[in-house]
Amino acid sequence: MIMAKQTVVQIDNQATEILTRNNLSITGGRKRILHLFLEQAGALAHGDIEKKVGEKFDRVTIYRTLQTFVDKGIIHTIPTADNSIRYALCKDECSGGHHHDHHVHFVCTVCHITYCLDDVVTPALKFPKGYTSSHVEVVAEGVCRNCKPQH
Amino acid sequence: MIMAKQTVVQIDNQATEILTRNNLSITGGRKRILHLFLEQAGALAHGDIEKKVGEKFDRVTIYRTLQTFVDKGIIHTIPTADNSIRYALCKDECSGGHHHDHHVHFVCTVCHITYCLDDVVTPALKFPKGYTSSHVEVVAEGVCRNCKPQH
DNA sequence: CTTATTTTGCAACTATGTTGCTTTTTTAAT
DNA sequence: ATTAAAAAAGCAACATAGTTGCAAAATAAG
Ligand SMILES: [Mn+2]
Ligand SMILES: [Mn+2]
Ligand SMILES: [Zn+2]
Ligand SMILES: [Zn+2]
Repeated sequence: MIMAKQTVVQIDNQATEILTRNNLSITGGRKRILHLFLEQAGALAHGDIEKKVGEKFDRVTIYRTLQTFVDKGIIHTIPTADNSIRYALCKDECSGGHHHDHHVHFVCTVCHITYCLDDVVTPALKFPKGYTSSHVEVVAEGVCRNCKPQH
Repeated sequence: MIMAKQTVVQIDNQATEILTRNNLSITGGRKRILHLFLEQAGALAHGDIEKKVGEKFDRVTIYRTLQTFVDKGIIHTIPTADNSIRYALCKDECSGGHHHDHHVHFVCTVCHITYCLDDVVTPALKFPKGYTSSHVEVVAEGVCRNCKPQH
């Protein structure tokens, strides 16, 4: 499925639509941060966002915006081995803090981009007697499609 | 397999033996921190260790000791959703920074203990074309054996 | 346009982690 | 046991990450 690159106006409309749908006030900061997620493929860390919009918006605003988006189910967090939380857009099915993110995440060791592998489903696991699991996170590390060495 | 609770002397000998085997100088701090891992089941965060031995040893020493242990393959790190690295003892097969920790980790949402489920093996995954994975981390969340509600 | 509500910025603070350098401890050789 | 070399620990200073309270500004609703 090849998707045409969206125009700036389309992305802006999409950002506004997401905010409206989630009953959030439409503000410059929220739209700007949503743009970042809509414009590119990988996940973003707080630091990435701060580097890009930090002069325009306060650190605290970025933290609060990300938390709001997580609460609303607009984005989800991805735990990584290097102990820095990444955030990525949720698919439409997510709602109100209750995410249905049963997909695997992939961190490229070359370009350091974190991908949502939406088609790789979190496998079912058999736990020892007495352990009841409510959620499983899978994070794979390796080399991504773009960084794969050419033969 | 029921294991008898070890005496303090036995734990101390074990700590010394681990340090010797890994060509590490035997120091009070390293033995003390190893004791903490040997004495109890779950994983430890830097903060946990600092609370227990922080008055006796400097924060920096704890950081450096943990890093040394990771480098030597004595302990391994466990990524968690709350963005705080936990450390747990490696099984004997691990060596020199090259861990063979293909087991699943379990974080209890009640007691917040992190367990190494040594018998639950990391499942094999089929990745999309172009992605090559070198390592997969699985962290499950739920209620542990001890916190399971009694019927 | 006006008012109530929400969001933002700012300051201050806590927590976490790192680095350079000096002193102390440990190890190994005499 | 002494001693010299090597390693570890402590200290200070710094960097990054994240939180909270409150006042000012922006947004939404009427
Ligand atoms: Mn994802
Ligand atoms: Mn483990
Ligand atoms: Zn890559
Ligand atoms: Zn528990």
